[in-house]
Amino acid sequence: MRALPTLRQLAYLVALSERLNFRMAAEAQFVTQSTLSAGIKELETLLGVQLVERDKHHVRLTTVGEDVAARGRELLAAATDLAEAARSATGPLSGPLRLGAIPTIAPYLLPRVLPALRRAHRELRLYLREDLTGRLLERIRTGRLDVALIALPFDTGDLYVRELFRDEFAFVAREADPAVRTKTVALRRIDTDDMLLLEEGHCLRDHAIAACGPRRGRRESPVEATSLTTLIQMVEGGLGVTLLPRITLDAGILKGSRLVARPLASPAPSRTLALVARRTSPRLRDADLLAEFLMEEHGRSTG
Amino acid sequence: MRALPTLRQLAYLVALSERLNFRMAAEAQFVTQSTLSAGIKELETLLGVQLVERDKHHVRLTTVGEDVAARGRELLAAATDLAEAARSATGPLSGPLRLGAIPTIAPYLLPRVLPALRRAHRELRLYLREDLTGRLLERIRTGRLDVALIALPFDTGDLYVRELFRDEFAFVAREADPAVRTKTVALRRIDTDDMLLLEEGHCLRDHAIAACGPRRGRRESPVEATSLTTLIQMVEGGLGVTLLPRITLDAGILKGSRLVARPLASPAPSRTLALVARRTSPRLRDADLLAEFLMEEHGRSTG
DNA sequence: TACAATGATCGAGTTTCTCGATCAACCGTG
DNA sequence: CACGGTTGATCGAGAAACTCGATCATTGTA
Repeated sequence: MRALPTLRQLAYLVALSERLNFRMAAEAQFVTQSTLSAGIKELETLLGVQLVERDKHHVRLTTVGEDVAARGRELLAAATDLAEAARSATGPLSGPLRLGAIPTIAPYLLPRVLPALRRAHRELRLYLREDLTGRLLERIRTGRLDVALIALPFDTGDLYVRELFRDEFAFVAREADPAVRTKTVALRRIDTDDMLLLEEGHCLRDHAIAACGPRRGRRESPVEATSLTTLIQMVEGGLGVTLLPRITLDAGILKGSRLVARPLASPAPSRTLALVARRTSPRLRDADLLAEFLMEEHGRSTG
Repeated sequence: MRALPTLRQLAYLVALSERLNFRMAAEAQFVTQSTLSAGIKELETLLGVQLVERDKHHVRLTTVGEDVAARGRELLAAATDLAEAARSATGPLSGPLRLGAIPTIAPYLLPRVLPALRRAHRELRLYLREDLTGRLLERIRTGRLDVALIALPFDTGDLYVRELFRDEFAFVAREADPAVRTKTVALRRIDTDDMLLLEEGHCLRDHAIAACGPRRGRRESPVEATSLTTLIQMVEGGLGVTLLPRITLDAGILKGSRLVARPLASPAPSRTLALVARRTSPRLRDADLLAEFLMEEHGRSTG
């Protein structure tokens, strides 16, 4: 492949094409006339074509020169855009940020937070991905995701972890359920065989199991839900009771249902929301900023 | 305006984005790893953004890096195209060539010549303009035309002139005209008041007048033709006789009419076809090549 | 005829680019 | 756990490119 012209050389030619005067063009490019003259000649040598026709009185571009100048203009514009785009993506919480979140957080926390985030950071372009923790972390590690919003405890390996806040579990059952007559519910009084869970893979399932201890009766839960909304349908249908994170309740997950939630007896089991990222990620600072933003928004809604 | 990245720097980044390995990318760019490493760092500093994520084992591009690499790819492609286009326009008789020709030549000489020219020079992109000599020369001088095909004598000032060949005039009249009974026609025996001419501005008109000498009778010709085809209509209509250049007859301009042409007595008056261009034009050589081509084609058709 | 303006050219200084060598960190191997 | 091999970063030196100021020839203007 032959050598390419320099953007600077092209800029010289473009300037010259706009003034048709070496000195003025040079001034516009903040160089001396000799420099611009040499640059143009260099470009002509490189391309093997005469670009400028010197007439002793007039300077004219050849047809090829006009063509090269026009293309050069586009090239310079594109280069400017490139630099612009790169630099505009440099500020904190700006540019494209690929954020992952697990299904038991994303629909309940993000809608409350994102609008304000967007307002505060107009430059931010957020790409969202909802997936199970394991897959999110895998994407973080392989660089296909910048930050992930997950729930601890979870083995995050050597990833950078920024904890946000504790998210306590509450007991959820039908209004008629005798267990909800009291103001708070003691977990050990709940029949774990009655406890409905999300299907395998959801960390919330593991957290709930950890909170309740191992099932005492049959090992396998008869039915498992694929999402929290179906889980609620199942509880409402009388298939059992469940535990739900506080943030989902705050988001009004029970609205429209005839279920009630009761706090669990202290110390209430909980999960801890956290942001994770690669330690080497250039978005580490963004992760921290996002963390503070989420905590602030959460604090505002819960007092 | 801030500084722009170098095409070379972008090439480094693109190469790196394709191999994700500094050494291999450097090899592909025919530089050492240290050079490429420095180039990338330079680019990052310039843009103020981290483009590459170094992980001690893996090299990954950040999202901004991917974006910059993608844009860089396009930029490099455009630059390559630019160089390619310019260089392809460099060969003899190739690239865009703006050719002008006068109305008494263009329709009669060019159709016979251009097909072969195109065949011989595939790279040539010919833009044609048909106009009166004066306007063509003006366009030549102002750089809006590269070469013009005109007829001498004409005042060409300091333009470069390349003469092609003599184009003799012939006497044209109706079959019944007594003047065409002889094999050749002596001009001095023609009544110049009978002579029909093109309207003002056509050089052919001036050449004909020069051949015949000044009108003896009334100064103004009663009717004047706007083109050679209308001129022939007028002759056929019995309004008079005329002189036509040999090349128009060779092109079959009388075909379909009932007019006959007779050579003029030696020394036959003539015009001289010529190519003109600015002396400073980068297409001077093309003008010469075109001239040779036209002469060769003309010689072939006339023996 | 003197003067101002044009672009080309030259030599010198500076900046930039590039290279080779080296370093520290890390891998897989045995 | 030591090993050679590989990774990218870094350094100093040499080469190349860039830029400048001064000057020149040419040309149009006053």
